[in-house]
Amino acid sequence: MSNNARFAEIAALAGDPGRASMLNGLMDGRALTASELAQLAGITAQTASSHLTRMTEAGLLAVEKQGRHRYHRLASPAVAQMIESIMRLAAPEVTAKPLRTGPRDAALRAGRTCYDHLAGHLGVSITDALINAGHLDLGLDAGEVTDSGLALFARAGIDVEALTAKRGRILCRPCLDWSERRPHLAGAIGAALCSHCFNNGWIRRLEGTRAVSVTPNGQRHLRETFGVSLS
Amino acid sequence: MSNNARFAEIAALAGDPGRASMLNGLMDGRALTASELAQLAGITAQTASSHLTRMTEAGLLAVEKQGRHRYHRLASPAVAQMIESIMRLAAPEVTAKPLRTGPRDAALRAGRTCYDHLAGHLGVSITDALINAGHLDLGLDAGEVTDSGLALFARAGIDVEALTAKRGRILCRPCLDWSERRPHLAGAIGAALCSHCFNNGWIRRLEGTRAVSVTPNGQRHLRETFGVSLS
DNA sequence: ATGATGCTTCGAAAACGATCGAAGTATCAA
DNA sequence: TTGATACTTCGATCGTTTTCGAAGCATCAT
Repeated sequence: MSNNARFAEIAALAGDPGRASMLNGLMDGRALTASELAQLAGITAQTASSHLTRMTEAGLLAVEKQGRHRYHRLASPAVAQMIESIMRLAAPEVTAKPLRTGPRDAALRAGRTCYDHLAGHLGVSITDALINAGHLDLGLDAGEVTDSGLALFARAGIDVEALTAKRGRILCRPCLDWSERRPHLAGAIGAALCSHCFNNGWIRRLEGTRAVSVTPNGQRHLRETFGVSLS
Repeated sequence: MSNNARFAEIAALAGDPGRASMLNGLMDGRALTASELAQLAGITAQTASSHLTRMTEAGLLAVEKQGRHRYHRLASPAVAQMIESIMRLAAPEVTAKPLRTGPRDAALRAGRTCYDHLAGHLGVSITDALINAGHLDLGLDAGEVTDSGLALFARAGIDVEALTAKRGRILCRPCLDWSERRPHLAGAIGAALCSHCFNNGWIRRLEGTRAVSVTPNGQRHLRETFGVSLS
């Protein structure tokens, strides 16, 4: 198959409303069952099944069989990046007119997960704070945690050494936000930081969306530990 | 229109073979006429016209009328980024089997333009050399040219101050390569460097493609001026 | 076993989009 | 003005894709 045909095939897969909904639903990095995805997209199970098969065959999704359930997730961070890049174009221009956005949309802008790390105002704020305090020093492809950052993460209970050990995944990388139009921290460290926030009850997922809210406890810890000030 | 519908609309536009060809053809940042794009995609002028209208209305392309010609170009770097991210998924896995690639493909891997800057082995090599020599120090969102880099560019005849002056475009940003799987230098500096190479005859575009080759003269200058060693 | 659940395959109906011939508009060159 | 070029609009055709009902498989609970 020609390279261009494959390009079109991939893009076309993302270009169906039903499939687009499913891909968006998987953007938080979780693995969902076919039924959940069907309901999320508002289509029947049969339809969803055929869509999921096609996307899996094309290498966009990966499946894991568990009993009578089939868990689907994005095949790789590269897929998530493609979805983000399309989202960025699809997002209403912030600069244009401050058009009316629903409450759910507002929650998404405030904070959400992006594949496996934090995005939105929350993600950008944390990233900014880390850089300003000199805890992160990011190069072009792979970033570095400074000595002070190393100590900080260790104090918080995040083992950066262990993350560095498992190669094959870039430690730090920037990921451009569709709402903030600025980059936030992704990569293995971004993922670790995100799950750390979840595990400690600093953030909580809003029912049925990928929006997250910061708990009062989380606000305090983020401020005290990482110097994050959420406007 | 719901946000998700717009997502699907954008992706679907890129998901037609004809339109995909045109978008790829515009990836070098040039503006092409409708006829050129029609020929490139192997479709008639009427068909191309309707495609171009749709993509323009969706905000993917921008047109400029000049006499009886209509020049079409990508509407923004964000569009180019989306195309790149799809390409990355569509590219044959380098890791898998070193499958037979045609000579044209080899030329593209060696060096090409990506929207308005250099990519491929060439682009990555230059970027690496600049970073290793301490001429570039890239932060998360906007990079910085170090003092030594400033001097270097000035010596070469590239006015970084002037580039910094025109705001609205990020000076440095990484752009991930589909062939090298590593980032190369994009942004205003990347664009300036690219046109500088063209203007001085260091690189030349291969007829009808966006592949570029380095001239013997260019090899020498790139090595002497920027410390680039092309394997 | 028996029935329920999760998911896939099959088949047919319906909707959609791509395509191009033909005709129309705008610009250029005499 | 006349003719040529660049491009768009219209209209009809044709192929693809989506969709879901119905039936089939696999797994689980009892």
